[in-house]
Amino acid sequence: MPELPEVENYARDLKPLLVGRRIQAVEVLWPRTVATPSVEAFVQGLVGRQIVNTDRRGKYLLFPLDDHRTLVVHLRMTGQLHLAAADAPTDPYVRLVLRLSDGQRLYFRDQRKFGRFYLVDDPAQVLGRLGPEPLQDGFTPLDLFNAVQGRRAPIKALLLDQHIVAGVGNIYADEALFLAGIDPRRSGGSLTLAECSRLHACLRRTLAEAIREGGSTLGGSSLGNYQRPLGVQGRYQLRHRVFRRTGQPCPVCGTPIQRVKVAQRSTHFCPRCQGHYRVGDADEEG
DNA sequence: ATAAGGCCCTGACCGC
DNA sequence: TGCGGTCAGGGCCTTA
Repeated sequence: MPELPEVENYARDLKPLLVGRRIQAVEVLWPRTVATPSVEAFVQGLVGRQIVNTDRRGKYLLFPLDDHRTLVVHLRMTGQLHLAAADAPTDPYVRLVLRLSDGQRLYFRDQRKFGRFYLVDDPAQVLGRLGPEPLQDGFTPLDLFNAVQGRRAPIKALLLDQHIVAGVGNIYADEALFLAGIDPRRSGGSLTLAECSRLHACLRRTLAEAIREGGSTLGGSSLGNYQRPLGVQGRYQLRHRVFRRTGQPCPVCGTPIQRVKVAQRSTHFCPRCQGHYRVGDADEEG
């Protein structure tokens, strides 16, 4: 499932492959992939346009065009973008194809059909009230503290809330909470400023490491798993400390990793390292 | 405003 | 072998 690091890798990898290319034709194989405008207007709006940049905001990919409109893409759970020659073998999971001026095609594969494309005048139409970018200077420990103050929802759920911070999904929420030594089930409002500072630092560290490692590819190369545009897999899954490591020893203390449900999401944590109390914290919860 | 639950989707997996 | 039920979950929508 592509989160911030995977989407960032897409934006970086696609830049030299797409910038300057013109879209010659668009094939929409699963109409609901196009969120806005209508499929007809989407195709007409893209044909003939040149892609002038590739960017990312949260988990959204942004492709600014030469007419100052923007193609926005969200991969959701199983969406993949890959670039291949026109004669690539047919694939039943391809939902949308951009034919490019250099003869290459950008294929959007999406097993579960959750991914969405938007063609808009202003990306803000799609991005709405997305929270701050976690790796940018504008996002401070105090911002995180203020955002979770007074909230009863578990801190894990708040990290997944894109209004609080943009781009964090299930993998990196679990990994960051582990590094910060915070129990994912604790209410946001129970976190001290010191804990929020630690979480802020650990979140950044996790995301930056994952970007460097090319993101996380779960379950090998099988259907619907993240791959980079030329088919390369990520490496960060090899560094996961808790995510999908239920029953395996904690890399710090050896205690078996536990799996629980938090906010309807499977959640992995070390019951010892992420206990309710840590020296130095004025923890309000029992 | 917040929190919780349903919905969209399909393939893998489990138990009988 | 076959089949029904369950799970996975991001974002958006509805409900309290």
